[in-house]
Amino acid sequence: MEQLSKNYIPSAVEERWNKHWKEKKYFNSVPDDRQPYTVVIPPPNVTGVLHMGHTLNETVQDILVRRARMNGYNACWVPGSDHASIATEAKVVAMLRGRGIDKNSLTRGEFLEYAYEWKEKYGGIIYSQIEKLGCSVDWNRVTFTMDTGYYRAVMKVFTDLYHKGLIYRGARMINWDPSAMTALSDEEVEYKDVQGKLYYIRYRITDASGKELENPATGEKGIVIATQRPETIMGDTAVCVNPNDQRYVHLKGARAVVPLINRSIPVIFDEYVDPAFGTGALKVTPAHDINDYNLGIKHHLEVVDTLNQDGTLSEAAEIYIGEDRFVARKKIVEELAQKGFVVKEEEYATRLGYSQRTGVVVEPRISTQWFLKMKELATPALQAVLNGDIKIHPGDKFLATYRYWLENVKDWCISRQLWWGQQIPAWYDGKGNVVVAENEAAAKSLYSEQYGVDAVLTQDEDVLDTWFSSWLWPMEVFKGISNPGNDDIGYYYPTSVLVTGQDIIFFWVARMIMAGLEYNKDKPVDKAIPFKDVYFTGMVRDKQGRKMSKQLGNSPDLLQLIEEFGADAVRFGIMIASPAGNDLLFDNASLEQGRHFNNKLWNALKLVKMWEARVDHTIPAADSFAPDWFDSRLNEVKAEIGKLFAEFRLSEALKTLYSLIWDDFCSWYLEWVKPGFDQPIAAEVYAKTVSFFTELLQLLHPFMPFITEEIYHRLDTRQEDLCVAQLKSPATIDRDVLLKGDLLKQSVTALRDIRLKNKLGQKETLTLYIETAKPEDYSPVKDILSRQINAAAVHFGSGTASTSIKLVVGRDKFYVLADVSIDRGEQKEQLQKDLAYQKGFLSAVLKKLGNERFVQNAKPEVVEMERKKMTDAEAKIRVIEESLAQLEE
RNA sequence: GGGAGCAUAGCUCAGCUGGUUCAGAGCAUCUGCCUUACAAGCAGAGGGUCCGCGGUUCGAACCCGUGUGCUCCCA
Repeated sequence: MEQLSKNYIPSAVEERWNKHWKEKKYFNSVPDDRQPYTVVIPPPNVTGVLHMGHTLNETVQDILVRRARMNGYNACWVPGSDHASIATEAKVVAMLRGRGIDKNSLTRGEFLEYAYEWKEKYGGIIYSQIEKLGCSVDWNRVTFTMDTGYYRAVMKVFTDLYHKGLIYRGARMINWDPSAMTALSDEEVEYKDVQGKLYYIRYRITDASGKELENPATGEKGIVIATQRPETIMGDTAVCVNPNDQRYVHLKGARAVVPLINRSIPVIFDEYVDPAFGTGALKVTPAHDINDYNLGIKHHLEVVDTLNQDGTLSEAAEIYIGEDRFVARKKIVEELAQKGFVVKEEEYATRLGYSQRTGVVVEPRISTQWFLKMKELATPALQAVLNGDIKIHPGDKFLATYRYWLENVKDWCISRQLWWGQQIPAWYDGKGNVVVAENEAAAKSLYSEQYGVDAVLTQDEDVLDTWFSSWLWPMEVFKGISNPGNDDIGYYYPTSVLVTGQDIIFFWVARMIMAGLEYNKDKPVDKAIPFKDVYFTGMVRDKQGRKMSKQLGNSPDLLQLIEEFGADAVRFGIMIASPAGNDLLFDNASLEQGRHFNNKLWNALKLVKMWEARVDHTIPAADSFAPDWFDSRLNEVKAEIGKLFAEFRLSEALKTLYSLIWDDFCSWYLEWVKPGFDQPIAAEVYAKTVSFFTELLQLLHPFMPFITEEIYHRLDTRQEDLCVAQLKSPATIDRDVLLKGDLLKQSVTALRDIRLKNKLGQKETLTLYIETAKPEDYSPVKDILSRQINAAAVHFGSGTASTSIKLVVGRDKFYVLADVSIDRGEQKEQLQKDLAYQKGFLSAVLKKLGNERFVQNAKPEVVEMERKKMTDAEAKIRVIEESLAQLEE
């Protein structure tokens, strides 16, 4: 027999099984007559490596997929990655800068070559991490959101939505990222509280002819406005006050003069202005503030855009041209102060929008962009969730959030001023005409059809928002858009469950539902939705509850963890600490727990293998109690786990299984069937033990695939591999055997306690007398009990000798005879403690039963239960009191 | 400013329909063991104002109200 190593060594095992599973093509799925179980991976960005959040997500998915595969489903898990246009382009630009290459010196094509080089490298890293973690994905189906076919699908959808009138192009106030120099969607802006400054600046006031005006009531000259952004004053095109504000009634028809550049602008009146805020006078800068923009439209104001794309001041600003917006702010404040325009400055708590991708302060900017109308798509997407066609887990915690967003959704800005992404399929003729078609040829023919002439057409320079491709993910990984009606999409769609982070509920989840419903309109809702269940995992934080981030350096490296602990331990550690839907505090301690669990399993294998040589077919399995008990216990837990899986309570399922294996199987069952030193083991008992162990490995496999597969093969000769072995459904449970097992455990524990407290060593034997009304509860376990407590003999009846140690187990009295001087004081104390507890308990029960209203109102079974509690407690008290009395003798 | 969630042992969390599977688990702590699978282990034990206050109820960790403290989302 091969010598088994002292401890389990994961590295030796994991690579071997990954290779074997791949060769056997277990995880490659093709449609057949089984029920499908489909999962599409939330495609990680090709910007870097997997972090702990991905690890949790991927582990959850693999657990669901592996279990489905073992439950008779045709499981298909599609891997892939996302091109992440802004994030990746930023990284590629930085990489090029590092090599001394300026993006602007490259053609679009040259740049894309570099970008694809990047994608190959980091996509490869991500895929190898997914594999190392043991994810049972179908590598034949790996998909990238910029694959040729996928690209075509995006073109098709854009064109379709355009012709349906859902996509339009127009100048709007959008969120501008001056670092990436692109538009962003509302969702890509993160707001943060910051301490800003409010500057009070006096503008001169004149009448229409240019003559300086003063306030007839106070004699005050000019008007003071409050602003957080003095660098935008050059873009001011009006000053606005509330028409009801008595301080400013004299300003009808007046004009204000913008300091430093001396531009004359009108004073306008609008109730939008809050007289209580600042000075009640507002500078209106339509190009740089969304509210001012709306005000500008209402009052037909000129728009002066004083900023360039990169956040520097433009020529329209007239001064400080080319200076960065924040540098310009400082200089302008200085100049204003110097020239006496600044009345005062005050600290001001405000909120600023930051780009989620580059971290810079977002600039509201008017810009011509492409938008997708959302209202029409949002309504059915909301209904699908409200009607329960799609269930959000856990427990609808995010339903309110989902609902609020969809009910208040704004049009989606889908164009980005980047190169990395799907280029917008719109072509222009130079005269302002535009045609939208899936490709250039189609555009040309559409143009000539529409305008009756040919023209030189140039394609829109911009690309689409990444989410405009990933919202098609559950369909297009099966070519459902580019080749609708194909066998795969018909079989695998809708997918079974989506596992993702709650942070992308709007970006991705809601939009996938919209796309699914829009492109499966011919089907009933339950076939049109992209998934039936959505399972949101929490965020992975560090031990102290902080978000994992690169700056803090508190995000561990996945490959390093796998190397140190093994993939199974990493999976175990992250799952055991992962309450459904809540954030989890990641700590290496739980990985250590996983590693210990590995060793426990490994050592159980060693023990059972030691017995293999001692199997004896001639001896009968005299005692079937232990196997009977474990059989029932196993089936009890199997049913429990099934229930937990149905509720997506995976962490609890793992805990339950962990305790079944460690406590019930290793600590109790194996000890109960363990043969004596050099003794044989009955063939039947051995066979059952191997079969139990096998089932345990099977149940655990989805959580810890490598070690379970390894032990499965070492335990016995196998025809098949564990990862495809089918789970047996729970069998019937013998409640009586389970109760007897509990009593046995309780008895053993009580006697171990007695040994410890009386300083009675393990090797010294004792004699036990059990005084019970129901000896039949003990007779089947008498031998096991005797062995576990190292008894010379176990008798029924009383052993009232004064030297006996008295204890109470359940409703029975135990007497222990042993060669030690007993500590009566300690015994008495323990018994009295028990007595006090039981008496307190009884009095609570009696109080209830004595309450007429309780007996009348409570359900009969509840009252019955209380009566049983009463008799139980009374019996226990009697036994304890007797024992105490005997101690006094 | 609007909304959602959370508060239970030293720590992380279970606790479903209100009632002995109601005060639990794991980790940590303490005590005793190198017992021939496992010291990365075995055996045993201690540990709680279920955030405060009020209410509903025969009965509240659980339901309602309120206060406090945290977290997240949205504007």
